[in-house]
Amino acid sequence: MPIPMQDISEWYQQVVEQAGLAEHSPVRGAMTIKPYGWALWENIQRPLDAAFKATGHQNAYFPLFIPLSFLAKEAQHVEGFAQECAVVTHYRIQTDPVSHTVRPDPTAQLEEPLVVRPTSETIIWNTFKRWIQSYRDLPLLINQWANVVRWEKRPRLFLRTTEFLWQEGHTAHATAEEALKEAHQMLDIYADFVQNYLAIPVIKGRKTPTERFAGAEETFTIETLLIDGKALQAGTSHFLGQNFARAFEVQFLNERSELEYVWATSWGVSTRLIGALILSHGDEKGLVLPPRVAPIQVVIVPVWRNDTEQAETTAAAHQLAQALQAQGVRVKVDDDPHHRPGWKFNEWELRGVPLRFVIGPKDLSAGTVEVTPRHTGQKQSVSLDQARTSAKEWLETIQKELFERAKKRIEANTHRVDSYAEMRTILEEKGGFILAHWDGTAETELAIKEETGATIRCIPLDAPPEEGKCIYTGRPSQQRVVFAKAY
RNA sequence: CGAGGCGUAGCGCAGCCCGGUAGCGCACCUGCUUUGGGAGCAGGGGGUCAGCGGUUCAAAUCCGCUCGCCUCGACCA
Repeated sequence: MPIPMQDISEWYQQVVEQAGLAEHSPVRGAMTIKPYGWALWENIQRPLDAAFKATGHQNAYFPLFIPLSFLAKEAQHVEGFAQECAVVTHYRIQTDPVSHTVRPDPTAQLEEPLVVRPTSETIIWNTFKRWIQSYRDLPLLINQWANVVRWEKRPRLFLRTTEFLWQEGHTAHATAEEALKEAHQMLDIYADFVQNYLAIPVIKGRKTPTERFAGAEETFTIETLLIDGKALQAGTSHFLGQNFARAFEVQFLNERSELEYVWATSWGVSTRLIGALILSHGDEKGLVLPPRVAPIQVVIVPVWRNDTEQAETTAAAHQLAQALQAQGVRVKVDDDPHHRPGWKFNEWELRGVPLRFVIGPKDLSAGTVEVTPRHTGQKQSVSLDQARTSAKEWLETIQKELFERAKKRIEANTHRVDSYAEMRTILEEKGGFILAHWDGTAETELAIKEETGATIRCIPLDAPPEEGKCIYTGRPSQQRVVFAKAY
């Protein structure tokens, strides 16, 4: 497997496939998520779902198919998604009598074509219209876990697939202030989750008008930097204003019996997070998973030379596993007799298991266990007792160290730049985040994009104001923004 | 959608130029020996050579078309 920096694309694909996360399906851009990848997704879903519910949101499910006319109701929205919609036009197939191939039955054409949802704002707001009458129905806080389809030009496993899994939250509020607060709250939930569970540092920010979600008044984002120096949007939260309420005529009576349009938000994270995970922590040996989301947190490998030793070390491994399991640790004993220890070490390293315990004949007689964290590879011999009592603590340490390591990497690749020439050099040579002044115009943004390939990833929320001159035009600027080449 | 590369066993590839019995490595199955960093030996199974059409006595190989995949761009969670 190549070293990540040399050929990231090749390395990435190999990790995804060989670690057993996912594989290509016969349909371009559509992937099969394998059990190990799915387990990872479940571990991402669980804490997020809990966080949504803890803040008063309820799960529901809306249909996959959206009448074509719905998309057209919000002008910017349809414009934004028109280029990448899958459309269902027929409801029956038939065998051609001449060629014997199966084809859509031309006599079974739908009256109105159905769009396979690229996102669900339209179908949901069509529904919210009936759910909302009074200020007492507000706020309406709904989330759904679903698949969506966007016919992307250039798919990439997890990072950009034609069909992908996500959650999309859709909320309705009585006031703009409340909706805006909701959008911020959800961005914070995403940032906390990504940093605390995936151990991926992010920058919270606003998108520029050019990069905004189609139909939003304000788009918030969490941006991270991957090991190849490219940026990735890891999650978004939109303040939709009254755009969808007006498009779908969703009004409520306020306390003074006046009719008002509701204020909306939508927010989502997707299976792209798995791509972010791989490209944040991976190394030349493969995947490196943070303990909190790793499907297997500890793998125990017994080693033996004969039948007696096999029985003894395997028994000891299972005994230790049970003790760990009782503490809530996700543990696996690899006692497969068909593979030798070296094979297993490589295999579990490739799959990113955070902690490996080895119990061999020498350990058995000494009462020890060999402990190796995946991210450092440093072997250490500890007492069996310590392995039992300290495993959870070690996992927490690994979780923190992975975050710190990623943070250092991103800091080392974040550059405060005041000259356009320097910015171009950095972008060409190594990539990374560029913190630079911008005059706030779309023209400048576009010119820089065309000349360098870099876009404004976000206008950071927590950056202090700073007087400066636009890196491109020299016009005055109040704050640095984050430029980078992105996925 | 533009430019380049590639489709041969589950995976990775050779064979194609110069048409004539479809091969190698890994994986898989059986047996024996092994087991602290991807084991060894012996035996074995597995293929509409991406698809369609053409040239030919004969096509993985030559010609045409179609489809798919990968990389780089423009578009995007």
